[in-house]
Amino acid sequence: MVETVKPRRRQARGERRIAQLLDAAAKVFAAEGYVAATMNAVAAAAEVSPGTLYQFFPNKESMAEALAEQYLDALSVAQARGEGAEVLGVPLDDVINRMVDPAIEICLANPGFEPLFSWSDRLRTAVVERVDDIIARRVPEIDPSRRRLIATVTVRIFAAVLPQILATTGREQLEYTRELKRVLRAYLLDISD
Amino acid sequence: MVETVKPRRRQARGERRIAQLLDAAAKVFAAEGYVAATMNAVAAAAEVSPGTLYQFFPNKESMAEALAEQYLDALSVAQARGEGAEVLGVPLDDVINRMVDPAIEICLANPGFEPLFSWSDRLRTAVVERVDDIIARRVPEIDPSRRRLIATVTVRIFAAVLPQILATTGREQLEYTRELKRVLRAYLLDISD
DNA sequence: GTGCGAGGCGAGTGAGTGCTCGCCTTTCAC
DNA sequence: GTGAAAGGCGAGCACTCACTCGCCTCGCAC
Repeated sequence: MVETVKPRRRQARGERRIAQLLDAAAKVFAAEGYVAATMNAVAAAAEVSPGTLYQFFPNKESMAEALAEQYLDALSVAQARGEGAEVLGVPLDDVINRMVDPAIEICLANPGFEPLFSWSDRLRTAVVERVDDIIARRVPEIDPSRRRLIATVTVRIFAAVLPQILATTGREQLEYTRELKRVLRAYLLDISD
Repeated sequence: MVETVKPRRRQARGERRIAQLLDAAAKVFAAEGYVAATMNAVAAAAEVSPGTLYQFFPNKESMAEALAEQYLDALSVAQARGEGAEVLGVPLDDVINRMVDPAIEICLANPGFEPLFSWSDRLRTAVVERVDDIIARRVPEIDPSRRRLIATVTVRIFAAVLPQILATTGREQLEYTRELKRVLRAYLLDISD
């Protein structure tokens, strides 16, 4: 039997609380990491009692998922500014820039992203699917299962260098970013050219 | 004032217990991950009481460090079988094979390695230094700080693909391994040639 | 204005953690 | 043989965390 989720009517105040809680969660996740972050700390950061928090999120995981959803939307928006553009005729460097730069911008603007990205399979898989899609458009003749493999490795590489980029600033941050792009370019050149 | 560590006399039985405990720890870390692994579980896996465990390791972290030390030794031994060999005149592929293959072998033989590798900065740093050293021998003219950057990224890439290699078997495992080598080759070719 | 459900509170619960302590057993140098 | 130190035990301490529950307040449809 299917569990019928009764859609609880929500007041404007409630919607605001949710946003406020997600905001606080992002801050705490960023500061402590997902595992170490405590729900009480999130509630405190939102200046709200634990009970209030649990009125909107049944458990810790559901908070993480809601945040992940939010970030995924942000990614869509950011990459829509150029991803729709042609992927076939342009140099690989441009495609990489159009993928990596907005992603890093989002990660810098939302410090909660990275801890969630390492934790949530769901979030990583969603990103893998995006990359897979772009590869499919650029190199249509490639075998789908091999394409998936490449997309997975590509995202893993991104996730691997990301902490270094976020942990540094200024020149060093730029260096790591350039290095990330160099890796991706070198790796993907083997395939698309 | 320097803390003088008094070297407690250890019986043969004690040495055996230590090995047995590290073995159990590796199993539990592998099954649960470092953070989720509990000391009581390690003690139980070693068929020993928690009190006994704490006779040999003052805390959880010290267990992890002892294990890391052990793995580092294993890495040294495995890579000594060919690392001493020339790094200059040979193709990059050979160098990569001689680095990656023993490392993966060890990871497969010691399932406790990976969780520790993601957790322990100490272990990762030690590996970075090895890679740095090899790059220095192969490309002596490179700037040391840039070399360190490259070594760090290289190790991060390895750490990123490793879970995929360990999580799969057979054909898929081979594919991921090949892909890892392809990434490294493509990335490092830019530098050494 | 009244009633009802959404919003809010925060001390408290219970499960689970790393780790301890008092006490017993084994080992071994002398 | 004997005594001191090493090895061993396991109930349980102190603490943390996700989550709850009873009670109160606020917003709004009627």
